[in-house]
Order: sequence, then structure tokens, then C-alpha cells
Amino acid sequence: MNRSPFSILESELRETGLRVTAQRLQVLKIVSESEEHLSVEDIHAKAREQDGMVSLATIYRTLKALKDAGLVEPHYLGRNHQREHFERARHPDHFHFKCQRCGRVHEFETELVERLRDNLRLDKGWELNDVCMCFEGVCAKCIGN
Amino acid sequence: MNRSPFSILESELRETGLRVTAQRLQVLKIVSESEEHLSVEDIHAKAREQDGMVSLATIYRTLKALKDAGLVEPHYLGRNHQREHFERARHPDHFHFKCQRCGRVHEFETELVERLRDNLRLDKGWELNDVCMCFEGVCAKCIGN
DNA sequence: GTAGATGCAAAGGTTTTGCACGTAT
DNA sequence: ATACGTGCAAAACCTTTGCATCTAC
Repeated sequence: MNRSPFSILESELRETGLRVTAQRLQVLKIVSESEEHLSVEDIHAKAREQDGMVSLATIYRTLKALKDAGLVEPHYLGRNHQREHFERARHPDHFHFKCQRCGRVHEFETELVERLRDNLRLDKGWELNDVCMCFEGVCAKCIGN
Repeated sequence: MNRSPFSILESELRETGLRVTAQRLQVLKIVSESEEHLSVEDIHAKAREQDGMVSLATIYRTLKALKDAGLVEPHYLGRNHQREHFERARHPDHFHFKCQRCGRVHEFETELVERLRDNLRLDKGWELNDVCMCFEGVCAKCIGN
């Protein structure tokens, strides 16, 4: 596989200590370049469209490795928690709001979690480590129409 | 099946317009009496322990009916979103904090969601309808130990 | 009597795994 | 050279569904 367009991704991959393979580069490239949040099946389909084929099993294993390495993040969108959707890991944290009419996933930031973390520490003595939050409703454009 | 200990549950069930069957009473009883948040498999196991057996398919169908009727609520606990856990529907809304050490699920209330709803309406013009939030961390007892 | 509920088994959809082969280091 | 990654097919896992039988109303 021609490596030149993958040079930055290759560096990122190499820095994590993971072995650099054509499949991992391709999966990382697909997730990095997508504007959308991709399901495993989406990624598989995109890989098929392109020249390099990646088996479904490898996509699962690769996404797990990339997630553990901190390069990609899984999210649940809306109420459908049957399948995760992946995107490049980003900071700061952001959250997803899925419109129940147009289906589009909007992103937003909020200090809600930081406040909740403080509240739980003060009120309950609990230390909050992991959060999963997904939101559904109707977006401004769909309310207007 | 002896109906007498089920009389209150039977009324609740009848009020929803659902037909009252031994299976539905038993599933509702198991969920109502449990201190824990039960998976489908947990409910199936408890039904097996008791005299009345309920098929797994019926438990799925019954939980769906009870959920649509507003009698039970599914929740995801912690990061494991493979299986839902059920409890009696309650108001006001509460959220779940799963301790990563002892595994216990603690509940808490917060107005942060109402504030988020207001913020999203004001800042973005979005109407928030559905929320799924689950939290993991370490509870006070486990921090102390 | 009839619409609706149940049990069984089969199928559906997603994810994981065993194993032989291939490849990055 | 060897530890690690991949592909394939099978299995695992959870949930849904078709159909014949049963039952609440």
C-alpha cells in the first residue's frame, strides 16, 4: 500500500507503540477523515469501497487497539445503544445531540460534567471517573420547519 | 396462580389496559421487589427459582409492554451497554453511579439535566427530549478503604 | 368467541475467538 | 527470528420472530 498520504497517521500510530500495518492505517484514515460518526459496519463498508479490504474481525480488533491507544473514541448516539459509533479522540470532551426528526448528530460542549464531578465529590464523597451521556431531541432547524 | 399477594400489582397492570396474566404479574413482582437493577437474564433466573416459569421470549415481550405502559424503566449501568437493567419506574428522575471497585450501583438526583435543557434551548434552540446518562467511579466507602 | 399472550425453536444481528498463515520489527 | 496482526469461519451472545396453542376478556 502506498504509504505517503498516511505519513502523519503513521507517526501517530507508531507513537502509541502499536505496529504499523496497512489495515490499521486504513481504519485510522477512514475514521480521521469522516465528518460523521461511523459504526463498525460503516467503516467496513468504506474499506471495501477503497482498494484495501479489511476483514470485519480486524476492524473490531483494530478499533479496540486504537481506542486503548487513545486515538479513537466510541460513542453511543441517541437511544440506540446497540452499536457504538467511532470518531477521532478530541479534547476537550464534547457531547452528542441527535435530532429525532432529521437524524443529524450535533455536538456541543458543557461544563455540566465538571460541575457534577464536583457535586458528587462534595455531597457524596464519590470520585467520578467515567461518563456516558447521550441526548436526543429536536434541533433548531427542524423546530423552525 | 394464587392472585392474592399480587392484588396491588394487578391493579396497576389492569389500569394500563394490559391483560393481566400470571407471567406479567410475576415479572412485575420480581422487578418491583428487587433491591437491584435486574437484567433480562436476572429476571428469568428469579422466575425459574420461583414456582412459575416464564419463557425468555415472554420476559422480553413483557418488559417491552411494561416499559411502554410506564411501569418499568430500563437503564444502562456503567460502561457496559450490552444489556439493559430494569427497575420500577419512579419519579423524579434519578441517575446511576456504578462503583468500579465494589460494583454497587448508587443512585442520585441532580438538577443539572434541567439546567442543560434550559441551556440547550437558549444557546442552540434545541429541544431536549431524551437523556441517557451513566456514571462510573469509586464510591465513598471504597475510597475510605 | 376472539383478540391477544405464551412457549418453543429458529433466525437475526452484532461481537468475539481459535487457528493457520502472514508480516512488522 | 519471533512476537504480533490478519483472515476466515465458527461460536458466542443477546434479542426478535413465526407459528401453533392457550387464555383473559
